[in-house]
Amino acid sequence: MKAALFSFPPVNLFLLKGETGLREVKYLKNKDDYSAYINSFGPDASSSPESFAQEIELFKEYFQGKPVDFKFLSLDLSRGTTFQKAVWKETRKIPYGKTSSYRELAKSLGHRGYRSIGQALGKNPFLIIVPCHRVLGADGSLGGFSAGLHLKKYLLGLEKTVPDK
DNA sequence: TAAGGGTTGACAC
DNA sequence: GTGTCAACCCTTA
Repeated sequence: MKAALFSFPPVNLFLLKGETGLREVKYLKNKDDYSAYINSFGPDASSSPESFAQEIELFKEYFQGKPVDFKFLSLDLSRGTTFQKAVWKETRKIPYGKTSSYRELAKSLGHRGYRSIGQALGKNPFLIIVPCHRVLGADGSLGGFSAGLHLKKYLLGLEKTVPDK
């Protein structure tokens, strides 16, 4: 497995890639956490920024406020449950600059377990690529965000879709 | 098996 | 408008 750290202040992103595609995109509060985080994946994971040229290029544009489409990146969803994969897949369909709600997601999945949608999004290992920050509450409120609400706001700000509430 | 979670909608005030 | 509460259903311990 290959790992890399992408830093675009104030955001540090940890990227992890396996044989079949990206395995994780995670927000790191401190750059110093990077090596500790790689180590947590065992000896198989090594730092290899050069293998992420494509991803880093996309993130760079994204953080410059450009509408970037991450859809063609291949993701390794094997760590999620069937339900989580379905939620993540559905979330990926939300286009740049648009938002959806837990209810909308539930509807397209044929569910009424709104809370399990939120739970699945909370487990989302693909920050930004699976745009869980674009999922808001029914009344347009922010809802929650595993990496911190301030980051959710920041990302929505980049896309100019910050809700009023 | 029970508890809890990134919610929602209905109902009362 | 705001507060409370039950119902939703999946994951985790």
